[in-house]
Amino acid sequence: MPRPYDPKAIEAKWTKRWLKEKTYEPNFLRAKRPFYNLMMFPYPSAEGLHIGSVRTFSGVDIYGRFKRMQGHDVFEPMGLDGFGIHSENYALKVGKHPADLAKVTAKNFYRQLSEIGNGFAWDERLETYDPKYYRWTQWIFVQMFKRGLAYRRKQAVNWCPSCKTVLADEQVISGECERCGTAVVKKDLEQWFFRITEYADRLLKNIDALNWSEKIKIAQKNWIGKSEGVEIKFSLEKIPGQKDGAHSVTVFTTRPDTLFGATFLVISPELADQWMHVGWRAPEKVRRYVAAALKRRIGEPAAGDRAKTGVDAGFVAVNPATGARIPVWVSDYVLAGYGTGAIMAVPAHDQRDYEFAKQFGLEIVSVIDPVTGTPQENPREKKKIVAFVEDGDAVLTVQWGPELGGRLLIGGTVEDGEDPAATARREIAEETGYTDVELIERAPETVHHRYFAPSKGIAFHAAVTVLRFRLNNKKRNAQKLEENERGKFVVEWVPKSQALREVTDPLHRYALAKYGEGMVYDGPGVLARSGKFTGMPSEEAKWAVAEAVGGTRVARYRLRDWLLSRQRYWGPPIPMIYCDACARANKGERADMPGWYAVPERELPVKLPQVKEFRPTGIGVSPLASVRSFYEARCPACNAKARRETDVSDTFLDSAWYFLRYPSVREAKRPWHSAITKKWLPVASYIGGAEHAVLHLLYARFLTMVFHDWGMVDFEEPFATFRAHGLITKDGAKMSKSKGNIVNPDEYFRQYGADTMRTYLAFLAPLEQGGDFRDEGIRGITRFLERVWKFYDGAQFSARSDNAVARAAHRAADKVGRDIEALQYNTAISALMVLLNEFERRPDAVGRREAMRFLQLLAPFAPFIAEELWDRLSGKGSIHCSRWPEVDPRFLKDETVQIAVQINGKVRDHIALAPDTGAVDARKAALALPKVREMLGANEPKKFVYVPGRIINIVI
RNA sequence: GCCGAGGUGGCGGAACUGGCAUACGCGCAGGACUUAGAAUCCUGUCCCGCAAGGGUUGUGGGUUCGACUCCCACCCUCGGCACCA
Repeated sequence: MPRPYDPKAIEAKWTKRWLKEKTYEPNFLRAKRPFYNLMMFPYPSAEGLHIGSVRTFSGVDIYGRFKRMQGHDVFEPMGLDGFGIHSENYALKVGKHPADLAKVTAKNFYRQLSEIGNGFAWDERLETYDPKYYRWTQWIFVQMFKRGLAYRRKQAVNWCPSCKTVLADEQVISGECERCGTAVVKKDLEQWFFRITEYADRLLKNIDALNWSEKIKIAQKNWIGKSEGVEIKFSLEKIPGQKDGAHSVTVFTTRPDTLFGATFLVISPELADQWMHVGWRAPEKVRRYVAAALKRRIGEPAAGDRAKTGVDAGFVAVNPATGARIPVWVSDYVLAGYGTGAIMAVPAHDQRDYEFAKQFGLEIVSVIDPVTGTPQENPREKKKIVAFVEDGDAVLTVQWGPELGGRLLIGGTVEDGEDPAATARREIAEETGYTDVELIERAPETVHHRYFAPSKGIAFHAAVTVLRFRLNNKKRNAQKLEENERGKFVVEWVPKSQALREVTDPLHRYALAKYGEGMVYDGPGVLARSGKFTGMPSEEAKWAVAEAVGGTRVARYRLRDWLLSRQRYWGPPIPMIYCDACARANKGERADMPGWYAVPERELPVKLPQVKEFRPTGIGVSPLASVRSFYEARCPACNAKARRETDVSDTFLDSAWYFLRYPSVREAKRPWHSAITKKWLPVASYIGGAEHAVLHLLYARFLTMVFHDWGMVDFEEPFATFRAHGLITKDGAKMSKSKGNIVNPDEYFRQYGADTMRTYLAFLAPLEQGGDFRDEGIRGITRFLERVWKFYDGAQFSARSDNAVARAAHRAADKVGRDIEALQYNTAISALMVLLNEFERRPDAVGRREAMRFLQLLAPFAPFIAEELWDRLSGKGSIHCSRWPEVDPRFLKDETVQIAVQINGKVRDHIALAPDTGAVDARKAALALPKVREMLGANEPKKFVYVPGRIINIVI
């Protein structure tokens, strides 16, 4: 008796059953093949789960279910990243207390999460705002303090005027607050930092070995931003009231080879400010400039486009290479937080220095000549003549190799967009009369040359592609070449876009007028005007020059320390106490931080008090600063009246270690269980958003590395593999509140059921790609699952399948398995559809084994319907714990294959051949085809290409 | 500007290592069933052409018996970084 497919009923039934039987709870200590299948836990907001998150979560679950069926003990936990600005801002908006709101949103989230059909290990759920959790977040902070990795310092920091708190560098996106999009400003505040820079080099080095999405690895590398260079000391003179040479300044440069061209020196306003504090009596205009620069907002005027400003400091520095006295300037184009906060300026070879020099009329000396080799070393150079074509977009020169007598043949133009090789070939053919001009070599790298254009009287530097040709065939046209001149051509192609980089002095004006102001040559070359280093290649000169002036090699990083304090309410209070008495006596837990003590571990957690007034104050302190019962404390050392730290820590600290806690949530005495951690971590598979490339993913790596160094875990990297999922659009447009096109998962899951929605979301596109959500598209999946239901409902399967059906089933199992492993669920589902089509075409040929096999393949995507039908076919136990079907390779091969027969590359016919047919037989069969005979006539084919099992191509 | 990803039918997307471009699905058109519609089923559906045939993977070129795939140049879209010396 046919029953209609009723997803609601079977979902309810199996959800209950799975929970009761703890189908998805691993045994942490006894598991044989642990597989930690992790997704980024959400920060709950009142809007509920985003459809994009649902897609990711169910996508991760598909993978987890597959792994479970492969015999792994899969652990798939879920929790809430509920502390933090995001949740708090929402609470502010609706005028509710974040703690109250958290209860409501948690309930809503867990309800939604339980309806998407995931095999979550619910017993291990966690919430970051739970004191049982943040006790350990605080404990981590205490350890960081005790071991010198947490420190407090006053400096210019990012401040979000809307969120009224400071932010880490990583949380400023293009000058705006990561949370609310408000333009971030600079503020001078004393704050807590984590010394992540100490790990910069290791964080960088480990990246290569990580099995992560490539773009995330690159983003992290760029963010850490290692530059290798040299620190050079410049001694200072003519500082009013100071002896010459009494002071010096150290600059960082990656181009010590340009030292001879350093015509002035620039220090950052912050450094100038520091100097003024230690006694530099700066001129009034310098003071004014520094004060203004320090106040300036970042992010407001587009940093790179802004005209350079600056002021002469009024004293000079000695260039250690030339001995020249060069002026020292103060300018905000030099950043305080990078290098030493001071630079040597080489206006001839650095774009920014050039702009600054132009602005203030400073000297420009060119010391790098972008010429490879000197004319003497390279006899070709003399014989080269360049045709300079004014209207063309490029210059083509063709020259004889010197061994051929060095006669100029041709010159011509190459338009941008044209291939140099093809153009050169054509030109050569025209000029020489040779018809077969073969490209035999293309230089792998672009070479720099200096050219001289006689017609214009200018010299210019060019990036050149070198091509070599050989003339093979006999000439057909008028003979322009002597027979003995046959040989190789060297063709150098110069695209205009790369052509001009810099012009040497006598022709400076002309070239700048022609090619535009402000182009600077910053590439490698040969040193000029550099004393005894003149003529040395710049790469080599880097270290030679550095050594000659006593420079030290150093590596510098773009990465800054992690600013951890937040002047907000909804987070774990930073567990520190400040004692005024101890500070005055210069005592403290750490010598470098008088007055500061960590809260004793037995007193953790420092509970976040439930207060009425939790709004951010906006004056640089947390709302907790006005809660006396909270901040009043006793000094752990001297028991005097002391004050608690009232800032809370960054949300990203909460999430930087949660994966360590999940398997150990029941631990009360330590943050994680060591044996369980050893067994289950690092995380086997982690999938989440690419937006966390330099946020969560970097912080988690950092902390894990720290824990490793402390002997708390035995691995350095927390996530063995990480894949970034794509973003989902609705009807081709980005989903946003303002557009009102946000998909509410609840409605869809209610209407279609979890199986349909999961399968649909998986079918959109590969998980790592985006995907476009369209309501009409769901119908396809609805139809598919209904057809599945109908096919199985009441069906009697025979004992054995027909051979072709068995083959199709094996093939599908093979493809689905490989596709799931590659997170290409869309093609896996398409394979299932193909198999179902096959089944429906010949239902009587489908045996019970194959019928069950299909359900197993479907199970990761549509776990409920698969389980229900499996149960009715009296499969043993849960389908989700059954073994993934083995693929018999014998079934993957076909006895005969239809292969295409091409004539001159066009498909003209097909022929059925066994894949192991030999070339002779294949040829015979192909040439016997009427179509081939007709086209071939009496001729023999010029060429016969046969790729067994794939294609035949006959060239006639 | 720099770094990264991508560009294939009306739409989402397939195509193993260079081997029949457009699998699978949506949509659309026609038909069957039905009093009727939804549903369901069948057929067709890259473009031009009645057909034979020709053309087609952002554009232009190259390599190859053969190119969505490799090479060169360019255009466009999306994402990240952005005075990091």
